[in-house]
Amino acid sequence: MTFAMTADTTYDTAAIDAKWQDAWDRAGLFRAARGDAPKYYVLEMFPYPSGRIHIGHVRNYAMGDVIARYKMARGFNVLHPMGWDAFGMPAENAAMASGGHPKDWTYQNIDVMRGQMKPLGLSIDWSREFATCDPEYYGQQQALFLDMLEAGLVYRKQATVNWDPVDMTVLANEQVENGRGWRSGAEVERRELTQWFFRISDMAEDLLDGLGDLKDWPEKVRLMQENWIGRSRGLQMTFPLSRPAHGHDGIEVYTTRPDTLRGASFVAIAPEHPLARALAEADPDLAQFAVDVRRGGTTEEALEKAEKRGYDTGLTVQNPLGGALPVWVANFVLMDYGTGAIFGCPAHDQRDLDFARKYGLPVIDTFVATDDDSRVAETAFVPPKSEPVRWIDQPAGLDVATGQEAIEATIDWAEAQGIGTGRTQYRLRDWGLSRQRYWGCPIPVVHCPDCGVVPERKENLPVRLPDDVTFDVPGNPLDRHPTWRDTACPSCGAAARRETDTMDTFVDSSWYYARFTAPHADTPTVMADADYWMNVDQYIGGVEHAILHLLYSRFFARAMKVTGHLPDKAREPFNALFTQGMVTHAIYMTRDGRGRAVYHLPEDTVAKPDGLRVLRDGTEVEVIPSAKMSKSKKNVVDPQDIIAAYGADTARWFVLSDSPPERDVEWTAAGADAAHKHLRRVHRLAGDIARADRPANAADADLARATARATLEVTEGIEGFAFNKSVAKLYEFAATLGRSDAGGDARRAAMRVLAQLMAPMTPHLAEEVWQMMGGEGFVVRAPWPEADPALLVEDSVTLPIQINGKRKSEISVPRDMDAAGVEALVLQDAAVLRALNGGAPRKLIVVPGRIVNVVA
RNA sequence: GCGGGCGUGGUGGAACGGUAGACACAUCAGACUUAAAAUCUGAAGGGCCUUGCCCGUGCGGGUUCGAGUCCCGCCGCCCGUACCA
Repeated sequence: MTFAMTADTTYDTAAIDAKWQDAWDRAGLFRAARGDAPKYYVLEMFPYPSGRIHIGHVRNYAMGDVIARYKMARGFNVLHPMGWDAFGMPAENAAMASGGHPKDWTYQNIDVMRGQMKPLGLSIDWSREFATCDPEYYGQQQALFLDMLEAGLVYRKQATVNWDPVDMTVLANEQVENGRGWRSGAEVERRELTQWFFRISDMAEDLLDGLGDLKDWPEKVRLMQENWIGRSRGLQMTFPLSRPAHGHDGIEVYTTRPDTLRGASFVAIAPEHPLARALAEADPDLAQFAVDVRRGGTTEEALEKAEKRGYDTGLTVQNPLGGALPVWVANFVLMDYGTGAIFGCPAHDQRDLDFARKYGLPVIDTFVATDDDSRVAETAFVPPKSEPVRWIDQPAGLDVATGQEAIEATIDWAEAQGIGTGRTQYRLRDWGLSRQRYWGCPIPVVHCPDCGVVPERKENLPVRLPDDVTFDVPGNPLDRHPTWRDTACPSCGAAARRETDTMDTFVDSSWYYARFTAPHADTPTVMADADYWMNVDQYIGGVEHAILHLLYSRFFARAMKVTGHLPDKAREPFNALFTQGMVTHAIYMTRDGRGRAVYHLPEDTVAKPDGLRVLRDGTEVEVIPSAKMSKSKKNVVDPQDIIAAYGADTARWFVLSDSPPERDVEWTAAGADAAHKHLRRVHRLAGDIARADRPANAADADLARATARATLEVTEGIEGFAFNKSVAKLYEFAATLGRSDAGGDARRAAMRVLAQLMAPMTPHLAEEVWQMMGGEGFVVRAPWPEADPALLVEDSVTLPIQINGKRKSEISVPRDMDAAGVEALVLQDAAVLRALNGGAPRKLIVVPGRIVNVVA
């Protein structure tokens, strides 16, 4: 295949970008199909169609594109798809704010964002694109839901939501600000609703064990998931009530610290505990207490930070070790965790200690430090469980033992005594998927007065969202849409009502990676395609998804195996995970007369030579560097502007340079300008090399060595996800090539390799240069260059000489000189002689090929 | 509150426990130019008694021949915290 040469010698990015994007498109280079070659599946977390892409998206997709194009050059059959995580609240918020329809808003945003992404020249197979709000997608999700319902992976139970008593609506956590509804300003209450749940907690152990296989996931993400799942070993035991009350003979408690039973000074139950509810019926003060502590949001953070409050029920229970304990209702005990009841041991839990001090309960030490037997006063004594401590009157008869040993011994002791049972408990709760909202996947069930909850028939899927809805009234429009809501029972045909809750948008994103393997199939997946393409070989996205999205996806992969939609090998769907940092940008701010912040667009400010930044009228501007991009702070960088000014390759090159991919990178106009200068330099250099010829000479060998070195280091950078280092090497290599006196053939050969090494990052320029150098076909299809090992070996090495650990000198020695030879040379070094002052070194450390340290 | 991460020149960053500051931005100097821009070349962590020496990787300790890197204790910022996506 041949392409028209771009006539001009100037670096015309618009022409070059369009030319090659068109050529790739016509050649169908990125359309993925099953084949004989080994496959490689690259996936970036798909975007929410918020309106416009920002430079952070560019960074995310540029990274994925580097991997995709590199793997293509390595001969893999690459799948690199793109879609839209299109359901969610912002669309409804926009509808409420401006009266449009969430569907129109969403699809318009998708069109705009696709239009912004295509000019980046990403190697995406656009024929596989879908949005999760497409009925073709969410209909298959409903089919999946029905299969999971049948497999017993879905059920209904009561759960707590944020309730706005003025707007009469359920609020998302982000709609609760300081315990108040964002619109009404009313104090938020917690309310119980019957909701749908996935049985993810049944798979807690498997999800935990599976983490061990995820070798190519960041350690920190595995650790966060491990802590989130939270396996603990503890004791379940019953404290008998001194007098039975409301049909309760005792209170069942789960504790991870049974070893501290001797130190128990109270038992606390959740306000939602059945006994608390029963007591509240006859005790208005307790009922009021329960209402009071239910104020405020439902987030774990809000619950934890809330003031610890209790209500004395007047009941007592018997401690099996002797003595009676008062029973309190406490706001910090959660009904969802364990049994909804705890015993408090103030000496060894700060929260219990605060509670005990507040309500005058005893503090009983059960162990002290081995070297310090002072008793607990203001601060609970909570040493690590691995640290030995001295026990006081320990039930299992221990003296000095670690917490861990004491827990295990006490569980054994309690089981032998018949006091309780050892139990493994998980922090992970079942996944509540019900949302009282319109813009989500309808839950495909019908509520029939006679048959109860009835699944919709698969042939009736998708259960489509009705289009004729309005958002001028608070609450879920599906709930007040009679012709949609009212339907016939799929089982008996009687008048019935549809489920009006829709699914959590995390459901949509929990299986999209599988759908990409057969995006237009009339079943959720096609086994042959899933079997060929799964797993995702490299998944890339933000660390903010480290827990929920990634855990839910792992659960879904297992559930889809159970329901026959994925092969067993896909139970861990993402072989490798990379979490990239954000793109930040400085905020320019002044203050108005009342001291409030006023934000300014970067282009409205000017940098003065002295470094100060001012407005056009001279007002000094406060610069806040490295801030997360936000429309309201006016520091968002729009890739479209960058592409228009500099071309796609500059935008891609810049976001890959400077910062390591896992860290945040700060966008600076100067940085973008420098990136563009470099690419222009490479383009000009290619032109020079193509035009000028020089005879072969002695410099050819040096250039060949530099080429081999660059090939090695750029490749290592890409393989190790250190694109910034690859970029640095490419800067260096381009400078070396520019300065080289080598002959024409040698320079052309080096330039061809440079084009290949640049290709994953700046593909348009790379194709152009490749063509100028007379390369065959597309550079993206050219096999990745290999560094000749013979050219990587240096004859001599420079060894730094340290004296007492500080670098003072250096020597150059043959590469293979032995330690004795090096020592002899070192002892003649001027700096060493001066330091030793005629004496002998106390010690001489030679690390071959690396360093010498003289201890004087 | 809890869990996780990060912290290196004026700036972004580099550095298998082994020469701290590669590469780049900004800065300064020089070349080219009538001039400017563009381009090219070079300098540069801070300090001093400048053949050389001292201090330097958020703060305070420790391990080591040697610590940005490992350990302990702090400080600051970022992410998550189950209905934001």
